[in-house]
Amino acid sequence: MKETVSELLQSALAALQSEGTLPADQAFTPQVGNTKDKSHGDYACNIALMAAKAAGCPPRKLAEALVAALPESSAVEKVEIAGPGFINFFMSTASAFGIVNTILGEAEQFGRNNSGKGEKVQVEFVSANPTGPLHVGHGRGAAIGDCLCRLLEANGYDVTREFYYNDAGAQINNLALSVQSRVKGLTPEDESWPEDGYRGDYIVDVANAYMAGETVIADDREVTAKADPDDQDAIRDFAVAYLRREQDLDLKAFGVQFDVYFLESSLYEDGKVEATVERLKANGYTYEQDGAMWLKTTEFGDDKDRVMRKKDGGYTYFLPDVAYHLDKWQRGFTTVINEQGADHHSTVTRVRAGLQALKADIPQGWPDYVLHQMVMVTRSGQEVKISKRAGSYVTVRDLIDEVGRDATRFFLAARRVDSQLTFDIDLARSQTNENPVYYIQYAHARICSVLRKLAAEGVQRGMTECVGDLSLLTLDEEKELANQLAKYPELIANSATQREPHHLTHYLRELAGQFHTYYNAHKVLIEDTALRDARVSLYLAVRQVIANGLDLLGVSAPEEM
RNA sequence: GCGCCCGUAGCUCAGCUGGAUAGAGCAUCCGCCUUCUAAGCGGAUGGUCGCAGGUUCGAGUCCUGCCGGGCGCGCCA
Repeated sequence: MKETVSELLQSALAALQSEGTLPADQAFTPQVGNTKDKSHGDYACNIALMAAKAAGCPPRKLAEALVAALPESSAVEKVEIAGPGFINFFMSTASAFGIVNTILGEAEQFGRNNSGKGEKVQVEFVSANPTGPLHVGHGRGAAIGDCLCRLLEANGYDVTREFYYNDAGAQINNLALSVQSRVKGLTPEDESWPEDGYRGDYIVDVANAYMAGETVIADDREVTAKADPDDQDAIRDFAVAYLRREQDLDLKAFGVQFDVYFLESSLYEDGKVEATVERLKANGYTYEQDGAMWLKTTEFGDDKDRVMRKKDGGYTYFLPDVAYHLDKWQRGFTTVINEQGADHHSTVTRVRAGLQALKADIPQGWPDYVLHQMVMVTRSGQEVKISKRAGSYVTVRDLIDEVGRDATRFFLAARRVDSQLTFDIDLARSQTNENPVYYIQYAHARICSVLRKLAAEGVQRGMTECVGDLSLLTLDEEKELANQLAKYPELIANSATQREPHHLTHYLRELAGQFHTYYNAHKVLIEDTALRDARVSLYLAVRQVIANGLDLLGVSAPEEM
């Protein structure tokens, strides 16, 4: 519909160019926008304002010329010029409802497109080290990352969900030590408790399971405990598997499934870290100073050079990170999106700089990053600090158990990634009746209920069956609903392109609101069966779009509530 | 001190890439179930878009400088 208007305008612009009103050597692309006020019609275009200068005449005058040059179209009822020179398009009622037929015809495919053409895209998200249960920040990352994946898939991309973690190194040694201390009966209050040891109770669970000789199976590993209190390697292997499994279970409960688990340690084993070092050296971007090896990241926009090999011979985290991203590139992912907490934002410049120093023909801005701001958790009006190291933090599991998966996912994906999120546990817990997700789900359930009612009256309607004469739909509410439905495909495209899943939640809230208004104002199961059938078709189209949208959010669409 | 992000109704947040009179939800107040789900609907109240300049036909949106908040500035990851 919007495309129709855009095409009409383009031909009008071309006409004005050929007759000399507009310079022929400039390109004019009309931006067709949705209107906020229906007195402004269905679509509006500001091209006359934009091009007035080039035309050398007042915007309104240019608008008049454009309108005069518009080709005839049955879809357009009337065109008005308003304000400083906006061109407002009022679409014919009949054309507005074509979308209902389209939606029911395409069903769960409606809104999807193939603009990605099967291009491989990798989204890396969550990427938590197995040192404890997932916290709320990981939850936000999981909700945003997975929704982004679903959006990209809806746009025809071939998406790989990847989880990167480390099963070696300082954090993991600390984990092993902590578990071992618990095995030996120590508590964090004891003097011999390891400095910076993990104090959380989950360490006790790991210790008990280890001593009980349990076998744990995670998505990417399986370990049977040796139950030997002195075998630190065995404790480490077991603890990693145990916590990985716990994270897997949490993610599964959250509705997130990864395709690839990538181990930082594998980069060492496969020689990829060493190869990266050699390549950086060969390219002349390294130097020795103070017993360490540095990388000249300042040559690629960083504000200071970074140590890549420490005095003790070990590498800093960022070197395997560069090796890891080279590996991603070599796996053929021309688009990679890293979804991370904004507390890691300093790595962005660094990793990109490292990749440029490799001279591997990797584009400068590669990879993409989506950084979500911090999640602040409050309980009883007090801030609960999110920190693994503190040993006390709110987990994803807590939220799922307390407010449910649907509400948690919706809530964590509903805000712009740039803005901080206050997750009030008390509010969230008491939110079961006022959470926006229920409002949307309720609209879906209501439509299903109407269908059941209809079936009880002996009228069977398929969920995607377009029956009835849509031209009988003449109410303002009906036309507005149809217009809202028609915006859905564009929303799916834009949300993916801009990597902004939160638009989806707002769209669905709006659609559900319009539906509830319509539902309350006008009965659908009426004696006039022709009108009834047409209205049910509109209902079904609304249901379909809500179902499709909720699916992209990873939220269920219940048939009754 | 430097870098990134944020500042919009009492609270939580949108604002479609610069458009028309700045919008929702919660909260508060007033109404609506003789039957399709009241987890709903209608109405009212509520604004110096942090402040000050600038850019232009037009700024919540872009630029500069302040103020306030968060995060990061490690040979930790």
